[in-house]
Amino acid sequence: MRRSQKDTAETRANIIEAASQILRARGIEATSVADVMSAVGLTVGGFYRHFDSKDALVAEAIETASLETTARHSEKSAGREGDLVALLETYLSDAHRKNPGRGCPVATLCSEVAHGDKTTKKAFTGAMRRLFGTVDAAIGQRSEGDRGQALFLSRATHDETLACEILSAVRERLLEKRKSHRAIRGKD
Amino acid sequence: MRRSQKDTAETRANIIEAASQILRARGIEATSVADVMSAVGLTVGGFYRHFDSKDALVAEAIETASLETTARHSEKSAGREGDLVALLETYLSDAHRKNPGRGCPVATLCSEVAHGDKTTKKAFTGAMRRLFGTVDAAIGQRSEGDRGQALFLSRATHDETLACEILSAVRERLLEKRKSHRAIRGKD
DNA sequence: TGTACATCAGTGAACGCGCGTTCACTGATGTAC
DNA sequence: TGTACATCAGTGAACGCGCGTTCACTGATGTAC
Repeated sequence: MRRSQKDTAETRANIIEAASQILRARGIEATSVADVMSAVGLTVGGFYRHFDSKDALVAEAIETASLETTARHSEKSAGREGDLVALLETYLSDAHRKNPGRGCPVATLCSEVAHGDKTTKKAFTGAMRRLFGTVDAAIGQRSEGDRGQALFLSRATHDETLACEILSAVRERLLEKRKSHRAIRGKD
Repeated sequence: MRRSQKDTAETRANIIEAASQILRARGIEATSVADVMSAVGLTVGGFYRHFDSKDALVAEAIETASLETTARHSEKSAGREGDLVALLETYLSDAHRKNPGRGCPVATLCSEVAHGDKTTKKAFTGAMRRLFGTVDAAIGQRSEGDRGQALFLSRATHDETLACEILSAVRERLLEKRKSHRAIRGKD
């Protein structure tokens, strides 16, 4: 039966929240619409009153997950710029590794998103940008998400310019880095 | 009808080769056994004469892809140690980004493997180790695959010790790095 | 404020589809004599 | 070396299953008067 506008909005939010956790924990393809709906205590049929398709939900869930984790990180560093210790203790922790469902969506979905549709890629690109921002702030310099991710992140975005930038920036950085490394060691 | 031993071995190799390309291009879940078999010019039914399951094929395909790309990189750098330029021009190139089917399996499958079975994770862990080796050789120092990949790679291995090592090594490295960065800039 | 009716959130069964795997069958290959 | 037979690589149809999506239906909610 019909629900009040408040209830409807609440249900929608619940679906997104549940999806954002299940997707991060199990991956996109391994998560069914029915899984998400039953996690909220509803049946599949009602899903399409809230979303056009599974892809639409995935995009919103990624966005929500990204906003949540970004907020958590800036909260932990409590506004102090360059709080690298706080970031490392949360982001690169075993707790984060073992709890993908509440963690960074970029880390969990990076390679799967490369085969997703455009809406998904767009949401993921937003999440990537936020992650870069967090890392940059903690390190105190531009880092491109600290490099290694370059190739698979460049594949996961729909934005061709960004993809090229990521790769070329990282190439330059690594060369620079070796140069300074050799200078210190007196090699070459 | 029955084939000669030579033909049988050849077919098996063809299946692995085809799978290694299609898997890298489309991802594991998006690649069906039928896709792979028809790429080799055979029908699905015959598949199980060569492999116990799709998972078994995936594991072998990852191994093959990894060995191929590692060989290509050490060939390009022609034995010169620390040939970072050669690695960057191939690994972090737009060509590599746009041709996942012939590229590094670690980059394409990193997040999907985290939800795969143990055989798959083992094969992937081997591929990771080879990638680390390649990067280390080019940079001339231990790099843990140059860091950023830390979190999702730690999730993609079945090896708990390795997972922990990756994370803690990267944490230490980043702290060290900031220290030297600050020393140079005269901050702190 | 009260009433009559259109709207629509949620149900639960059904749809078509593609998947991994199995199976009876065919006939060339390998082997035992 | 020749023959008779067991083996098994590959075929193509079938299996059960879970998926995303649709649909007729129900009844509380929102709205027009």
